[in-house]
Amino acid sequence: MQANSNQGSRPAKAGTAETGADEWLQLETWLPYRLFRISSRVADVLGAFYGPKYGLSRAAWRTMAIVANRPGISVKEICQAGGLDQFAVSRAIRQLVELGFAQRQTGKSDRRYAAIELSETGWSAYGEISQLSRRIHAELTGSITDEELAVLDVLLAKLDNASAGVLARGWHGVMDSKVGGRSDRS
Amino acid sequence: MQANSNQGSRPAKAGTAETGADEWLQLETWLPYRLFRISSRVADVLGAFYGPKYGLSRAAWRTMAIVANRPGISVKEICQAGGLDQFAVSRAIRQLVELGFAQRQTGKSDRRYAAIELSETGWSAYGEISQLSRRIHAELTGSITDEELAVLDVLLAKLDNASAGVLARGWHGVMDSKVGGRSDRS
DNA sequence: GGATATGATTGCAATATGCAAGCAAATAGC
DNA sequence: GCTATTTGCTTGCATATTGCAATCATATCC
Repeated sequence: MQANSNQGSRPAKAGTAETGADEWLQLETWLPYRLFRISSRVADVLGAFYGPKYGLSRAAWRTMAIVANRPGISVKEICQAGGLDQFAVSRAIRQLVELGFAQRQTGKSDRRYAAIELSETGWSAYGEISQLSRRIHAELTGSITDEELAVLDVLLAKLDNASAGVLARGWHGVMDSKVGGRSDRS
Repeated sequence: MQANSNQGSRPAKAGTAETGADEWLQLETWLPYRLFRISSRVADVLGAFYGPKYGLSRAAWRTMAIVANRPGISVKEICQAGGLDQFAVSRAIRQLVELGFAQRQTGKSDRRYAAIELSETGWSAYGEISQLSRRIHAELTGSITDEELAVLDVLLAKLDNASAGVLARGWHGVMDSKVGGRSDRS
């Protein structure tokens, strides 16, 4: 199929002893990469739907989904919920408003807050995208039993928790910390 | 904490019957979103390491990891392996070459192919990033038993497979298809 | 040899993103 | 009351990223 001139195989292990790494990362078995692949494919398929059909950017869709789940939410809360930065959210909201999918109203007790909520049209669009989302979810879980799904749920909750910890501590914190309760076998 | 004027709750279910969706997407329980959150946090932490330290973009790091796993690989194969498009990979390689982390050589039997491999420096950098990656992996799996990890491995393989199918069929295919072997409970 | 196909790169326009600066409302200090 | 200061949000602008057409080089087919 191609001209694989494999002459550049990885150097002998002893050569890079200064790093302390005694094995190289294997992408295919690295958990975050596997999670990424799955979610990224789904995001692509979903984006190919809502993009052309509704003119939504990815950030706008994410924002829409968050707002739908918590109507009246403020920009700052959207940031926290969606892992988006303040500017992206602000622009996403503007896009949603321009498209007629959402409206902002200033908060009642504190008028600095912009309370976002979906319009009639917004709910309708969200409903359609939801439908596709749910279909995709069904496709993904189609070959998995209920018991397995329950296990997966627990495991993902643990991973989510651990990932939040890693994020909070940053790479420096991860590097500094003693190796935890188990040895790594990635 | 803020002025949550919750007056805009979701409209009555019967109002949007035309879509056929009888429930809205719940982000927090939607599998792809949960996978995304975990992998995105990890990518952020890792990017905060290799970005400032080595001047690598995200695409360049991805490419580097793929090349490290399969030295002498061609651009097109990198695309398939990493879910990147041809242009991104081409530019990522240029960046790697400019930084001295990789070199391209034309393929032996077919000189159209560009056989990419890491340089000495590239391997060294990859080793350091690998080390952090493995630490993160260890942190994530720290609260999970070996048995659970084995189950997770199987489940992710199934999900990966299913996601590839969804991607191949596209949103239209997913919408068209009969609802599969199980009802959705997202 | 000429036509066609394939792998890879580049230029350019469109988009997205990061960040400084700004505005508006609320709060604190005097 | 009246100025800081803080907080929430938005905007403008400079800088990346990205998508796509066009291009180049090589290989293959007729």
